[in-house]
Amino acid sequence: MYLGYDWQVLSSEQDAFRCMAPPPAPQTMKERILQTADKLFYLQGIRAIGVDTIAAEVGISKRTLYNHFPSKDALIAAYLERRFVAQRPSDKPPAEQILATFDSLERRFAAKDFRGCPFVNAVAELGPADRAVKKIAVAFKESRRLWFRDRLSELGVTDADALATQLVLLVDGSIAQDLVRDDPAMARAAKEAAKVLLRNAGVDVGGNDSAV
Amino acid sequence: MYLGYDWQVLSSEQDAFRCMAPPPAPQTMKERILQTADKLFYLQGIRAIGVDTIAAEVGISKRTLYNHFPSKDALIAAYLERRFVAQRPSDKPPAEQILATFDSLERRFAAKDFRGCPFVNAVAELGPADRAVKKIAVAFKESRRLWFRDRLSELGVTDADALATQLVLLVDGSIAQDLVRDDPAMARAAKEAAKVLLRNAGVDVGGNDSAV
DNA sequence: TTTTGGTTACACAGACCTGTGTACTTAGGC
DNA sequence: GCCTAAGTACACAGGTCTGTGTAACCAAAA
Repeated sequence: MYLGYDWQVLSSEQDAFRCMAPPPAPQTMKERILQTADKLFYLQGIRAIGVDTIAAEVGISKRTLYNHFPSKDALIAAYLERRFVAQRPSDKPPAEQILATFDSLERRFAAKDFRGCPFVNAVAELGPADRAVKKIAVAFKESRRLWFRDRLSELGVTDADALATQLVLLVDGSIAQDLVRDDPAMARAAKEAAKVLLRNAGVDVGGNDSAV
Repeated sequence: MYLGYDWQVLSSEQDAFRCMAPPPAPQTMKERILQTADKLFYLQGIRAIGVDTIAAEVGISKRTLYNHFPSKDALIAAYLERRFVAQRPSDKPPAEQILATFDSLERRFAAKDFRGCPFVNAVAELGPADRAVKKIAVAFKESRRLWFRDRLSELGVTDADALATQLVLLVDGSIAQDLVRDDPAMARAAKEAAKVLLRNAGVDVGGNDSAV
């Protein structure tokens, strides 16, 4: 669901390119700063990381950082905007796409550097006063919900809207649970629940193991 | 699910006692500090609030605060431990208890001072390094899951364990969604999804509106 | 009355934070 | 060679933070 901060991961979610040597320094300074800020903000918390730390990690002076971003707030906003990437279109059948979401989630949970949803974390950390952060977080959550809704509509589900909301609850619930428990099984549990909900809405999700 | 920081709310979830006048100062100094710390930590964030702010809000000197808590970390731990209150036993049938959880959640969402789950927020804010915080957060989440599991066992559900996990996903998912969207409808959506999951497990939850 | 325990007021150390100012260097384009 | 743009090094202002040290105060117990 969330693309990684690493450029390699960002360039392609497939593992095929993962080991390709990156061109020495093809990135702009702004992008280099954002990559480092992303890593530190996400893994350690926005409030926990100072601009000095980011500049030092990039290997630049603090002055240079402030030449590219007018303030830390601007850097935070850019960090979140960069995290907000659209989901790639897929040829697979919609039901498969929906369920694949949870598999992808499980893979992310298994990675040692998964630390929950950056948008939820930012809202939790920065408080309700920070309207800019809240706005982008809402937009992100809604975009994910609409993605589910569109897949469900393709499947001819009657109340795609309501079911889409229920599915994002499972997604965010498993993220929150994994954040505190470090247990990728939460993604599998979410997937099983999603299957029940889908089946209940008349969607064929294969292998009807659990009968009523 | 989470009892409020307010002593009145803490003393009883029912509204009956809400307007009872509190005894002028029956509380110990420690409790007064914890009440204020709870309010500020929860509403504005642990990192956002300094000990000076807490002391000033209580109306005591910072020295007094440090005479009761050796460090801010100790205060944070006490804050979370105080939030970790057991669920009251109930006479109502288990299925009703389970669904009532989501109604209670919806009421909390509607309150303007709801700011998500304090345990999840603390983990998100303080990072994975803070083992003490993580430990109590895990314990809390598991206690809630076990509560669901026990109710499901009473209902004779076969795989109570797995279903309990799915239900806490809905709870935490709705909390996370409400945190960013401020939309109590998330609790209703979670309740509807819970009904489907329960029904699928053979539990009678009344009004079988949505057919397979 | 004296003692004792909790409290207050206040200063302060030492660290960290964001953001700015300034003078120097370095590399590329003209 | 010269000019410009970008980056560097570094100091610093002004603020916040946690935590401590100290002397005075006050009320209740002995």
